[in-house]
Amino acid sequence: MSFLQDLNPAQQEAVTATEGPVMIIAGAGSGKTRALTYRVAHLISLGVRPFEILALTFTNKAANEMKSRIIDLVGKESQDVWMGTFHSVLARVLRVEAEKIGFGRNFTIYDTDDSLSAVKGIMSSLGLSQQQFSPHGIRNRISLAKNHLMNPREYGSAAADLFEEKAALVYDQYERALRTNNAMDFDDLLIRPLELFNQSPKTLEKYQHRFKYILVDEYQDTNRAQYVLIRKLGDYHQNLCVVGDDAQSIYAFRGADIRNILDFENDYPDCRIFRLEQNYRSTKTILGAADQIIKNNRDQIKKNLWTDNPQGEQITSLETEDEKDEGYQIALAILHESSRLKLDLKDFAILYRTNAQSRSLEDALRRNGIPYTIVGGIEFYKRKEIKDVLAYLKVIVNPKDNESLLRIINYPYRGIGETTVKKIRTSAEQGHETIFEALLRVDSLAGVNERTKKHITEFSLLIKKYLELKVNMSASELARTLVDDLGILGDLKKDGTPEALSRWENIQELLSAITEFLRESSDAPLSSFLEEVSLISDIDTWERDRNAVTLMTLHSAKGLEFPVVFISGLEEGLFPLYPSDIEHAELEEERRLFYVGVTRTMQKLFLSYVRSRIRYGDVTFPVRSRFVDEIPQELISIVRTGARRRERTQLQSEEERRGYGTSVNRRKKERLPSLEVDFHQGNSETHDGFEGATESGISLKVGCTVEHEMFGRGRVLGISGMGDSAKAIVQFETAGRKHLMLKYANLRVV
DNA sequence: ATTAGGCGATTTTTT
DNA sequence: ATCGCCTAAT
Repeated sequence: MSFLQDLNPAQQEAVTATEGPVMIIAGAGSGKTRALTYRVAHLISLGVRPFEILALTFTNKAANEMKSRIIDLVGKESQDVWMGTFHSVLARVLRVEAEKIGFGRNFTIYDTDDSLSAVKGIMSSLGLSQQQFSPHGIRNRISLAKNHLMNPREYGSAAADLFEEKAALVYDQYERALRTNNAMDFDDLLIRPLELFNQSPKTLEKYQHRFKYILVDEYQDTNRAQYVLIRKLGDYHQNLCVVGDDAQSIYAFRGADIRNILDFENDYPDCRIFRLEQNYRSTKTILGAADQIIKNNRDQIKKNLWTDNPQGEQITSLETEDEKDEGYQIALAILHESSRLKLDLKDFAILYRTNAQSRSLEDALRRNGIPYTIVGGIEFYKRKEIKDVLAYLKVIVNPKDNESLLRIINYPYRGIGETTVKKIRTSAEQGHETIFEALLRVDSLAGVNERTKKHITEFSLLIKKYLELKVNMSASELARTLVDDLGILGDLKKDGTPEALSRWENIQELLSAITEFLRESSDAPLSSFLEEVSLISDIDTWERDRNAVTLMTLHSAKGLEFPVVFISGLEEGLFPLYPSDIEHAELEEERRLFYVGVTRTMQKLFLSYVRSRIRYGDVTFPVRSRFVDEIPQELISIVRTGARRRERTQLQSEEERRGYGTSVNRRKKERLPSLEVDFHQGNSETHDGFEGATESGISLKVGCTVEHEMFGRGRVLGISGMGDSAKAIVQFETAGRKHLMLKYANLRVV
């Protein structure tokens, strides 16, 4: 086939070895995704029917991208390939088969929050003190137990201390609760299919026969449950192809088992192993550094990554004063490098270990007028108002879903208080029925006064009404009617505070999202929208093409590449991140994470660390990360900034005004020479041609479009004042006309 | 029923 | 340092 010519010999071999178990060890940047994509395309061109192929990826985004590339190669019919994350593909299977294991096909998917509140509910009905036993910790134990395929009984008998004993107790109840709620958590999406296959060998056989070819991406990050699933599903045809790189295993913390890749040869003695060792992504410098870094890890598969690419530039290490200086230096470097290397802003990525680090970086970018997108952080679908509306929809799809029902029973306020809820819960528990069923029998509730009973009846009538409506109404129509009915939008608008306004917008956005979803996948039921929402991840919503610097965690960056990469916060304790003492295995995982970060780089890598950083509200003076020193000296040069001439940025003075900062901070700041002039000169250079540059570091002129955190987008109608007292009049698209103090408004030029 | 105050988590990374 | 949740007090 002609398209195979796009591949190098090693890739071709890996792609054409279609039969039998195959493991592809693919180094960073060696065209792993390409190999997978072409393998699927190749299979189809050989006459394999698309729906006989199962391809499991790590993110939905990866799946979608791969799919569209396959369609380009072999045509449209290939959209029938079963491709997606483990979770989404298995959810799809469960939607069909759930009844065989005692669930309804309309089961709800619980996210971590939902499952946490279920745990809390159970703890309080068991009378377990939430102070003595953290619900969070209990939930984690349960999740871990599930990932190791231990049921409550097994977990209970292996319990090593009081905490685990209690956790086992909760675990048992939790499983029952999920079953009565007709709900599954993330772990269940992997485990329930196993239960299904054990209970119904025929069903297993069906899928075993259907999936003639199975491909698994990022195999190094699969956990025990995923491993068992793959083994089972592939058992009949044995055409299993796993692709991975042990050096990039970074999810052990959530149960990923690196042994899955290390032991593949033992599991499949007749397997063939291919190695992709030519790197197409990075310069020799980058690759050399990465190689030296990973050599410090003991456990790994030997491989020899090489490249034909040029030597490239040295790595630059930035030692900066503190996190603000760090952000500033990175911003400067971006401006400098983008003009020097003729790059777009979308060619830059700033990576960090923890989400908390993004704030100072964002501030610096904003101050310098550099557009950015951030992956992760506060997710849209996790916001309260969104979760509230979604909870209504979930109940309408699955009235057994107690968690969602409890969430909305008194929202908006309808006079059903905590005490009443408690009574309802007890009544439901005693009658072995769901809460919704208990609500319908409101008359038999003891100790509830008539007025409250009336409120309850009104509520259950409301739900009943929508249960009927959903039969004939389109999902988007239903959602709109519901929101209207509840009067949420009106309430928020009346409230008038910026927070309420932003919530109002969010709900509107949710409604549009539902409409949009239904238009794309015609006549899909509401439940499939809810499923999509539950399984969406941060990286899935990232717009690659937007011309802006990308900020994200190192974990999110896996699988991506950028011409210029900054890895920030390279300090002992932060990266590698460790609590007090770090175990060897954990340190190795941190190092692999660093390796992943370094190998995202195509041309030029910057590493940064600070001399002082505020963490947990305290000033700390960290030590440079050992990882920096693992890079050979000839590949790296160190630049120190801010030692004498620390810039006083606007943010600091803002913080002072608001009275933030420890006394240590304040004293320190007072001693600092004010070098605002320097800073602002440097700053204004980047804004040539703009009018009304203000001290807050934002440059506005009349007529430009800006974005406000609360009010959304708007047009600048006028600017007045200087420095701290600078004001702008902005006409917002949704929020009307506002007079804003630039110093506080945090306007972003769009 | 509402509010103030306190306490713990957050600051690991995600489906 | 800040947030959000929980509890206790009014």
